Amino acid sequence: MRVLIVEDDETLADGLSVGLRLQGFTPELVTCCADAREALAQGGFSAVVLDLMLPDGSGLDLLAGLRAGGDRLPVLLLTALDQVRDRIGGLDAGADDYLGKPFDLGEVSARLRAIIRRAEGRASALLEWNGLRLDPSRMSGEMEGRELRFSRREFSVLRALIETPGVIVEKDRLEERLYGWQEGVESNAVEVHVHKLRGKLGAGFIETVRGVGYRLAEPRP
Amino acid sequence: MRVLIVEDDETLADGLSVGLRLQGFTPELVTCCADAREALAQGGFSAVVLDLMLPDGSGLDLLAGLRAGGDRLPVLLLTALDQVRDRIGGLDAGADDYLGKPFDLGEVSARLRAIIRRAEGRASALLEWNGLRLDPSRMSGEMEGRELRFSRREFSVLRALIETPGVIVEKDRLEERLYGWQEGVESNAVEVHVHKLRGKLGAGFIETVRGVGYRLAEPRP
DNA sequence: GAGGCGCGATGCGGGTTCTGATCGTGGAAG
DNA sequence: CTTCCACGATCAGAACCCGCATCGCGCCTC
Repeated sequence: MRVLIVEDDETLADGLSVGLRLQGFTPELVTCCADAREALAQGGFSAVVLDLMLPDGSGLDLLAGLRAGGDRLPVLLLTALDQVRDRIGGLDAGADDYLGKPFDLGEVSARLRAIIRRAEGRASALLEWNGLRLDPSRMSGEMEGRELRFSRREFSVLRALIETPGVIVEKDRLEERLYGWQEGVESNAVEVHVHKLRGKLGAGFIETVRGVGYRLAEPRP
Repeated sequence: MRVLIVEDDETLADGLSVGLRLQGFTPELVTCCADAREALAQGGFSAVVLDLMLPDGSGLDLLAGLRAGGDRLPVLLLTALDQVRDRIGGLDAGADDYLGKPFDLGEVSARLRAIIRRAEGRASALLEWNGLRLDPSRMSGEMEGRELRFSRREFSVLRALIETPGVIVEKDRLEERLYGWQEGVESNAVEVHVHKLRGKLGAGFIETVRGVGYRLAEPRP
């Protein structure tokens, strides 16, 4: 997940960058509004971590410009200014969030995930592969005219697989998806869910790659 | 999009102003009816956010005057909680929607967008799904010819669901809707309201998605 | 003071998920 | 080709969590 970090304090920027990378994000770093605009214009980001105080202007202006242009990209604001936080506090937009310095890295990534998830719910893009269509906002799927229902865990696994169809997803990564990269399970829970999914999707839809993980099968020509 | 905010509480006005700017609006701020009339006379606004209690009169009078003059400008009414009941009749005086304090900024901008779209003729004023029609300005609904009345909380929940029919709304989200941005208290209030709603709408209208939230059921063919 | 509403608490019921055991299988080594 | 081992598949039960239906209390409105 690519995340744009807009932060001019070098120490902070480095910390954020390393921290977010450890959490599975792919951070990209810019240090001023101008560079940020340029990067955003290229697209491909899932979210922005934005400092308020920047050398060439306020992050608020950057954000306002973004919104005025109709861009709904999730934005996490970093602010050292308590009064600003107070002014805005509690009135923050549903899609965005604010964090006052100093902050803890765990919280940054947690909130990032939260706002990204929300934004995805808004977009409600259909995921599709090999005759299966998934609707994340409904946690349901459709295959050959039949509607498929999934439990939360089942859906998480399937979604992780269908986001990169055909690509192998390591079992560890799937576990992360389910349990949030903090505590793993000590059992074959993932396998169980895969098994249930196979029951619903038919054998052969999910392939096993021994010793590595799972992937969705390529369509039969 | 220029929006006129008529609000005398400074904290609130600031918050609104900053928040709406973040959402891509161009807010303008006045603190009393007189200034509001002056600003409106100049035109160029897409909507008005209007507080009821103002130093030099009620926002209702302002609104009435506006409508009497034939102005159809979309108006979003802000009301303190305890005023809702008293003043709700005034919504028939021409407000397009209302919002009780405390409110969440995301909701303010969402509703602003909605009433602006509506004014441009691109959306209907009524929320409708599967035989149920909701009238936000009356907090009432209609189903199979019967009129349904809802309490404020019930209506909030139902409205949140019907705004994205068929889509799962997380319970956290529903709680946010009920309590504003505050930390959700430990309670099953949402469940209770859903229960009451089911009593009025019939079982099966609202579906439970275990571990996630609720959604309105798809119409049965 | 009656009634409606909102909130919190409770116990029950049932789905979901985890766990551990066992069985099946692929693949490399011999 | 056979054997063996490690990993995955399958299964059933247990544990857990969640949601449901109530109830009572407090508050506000009538």
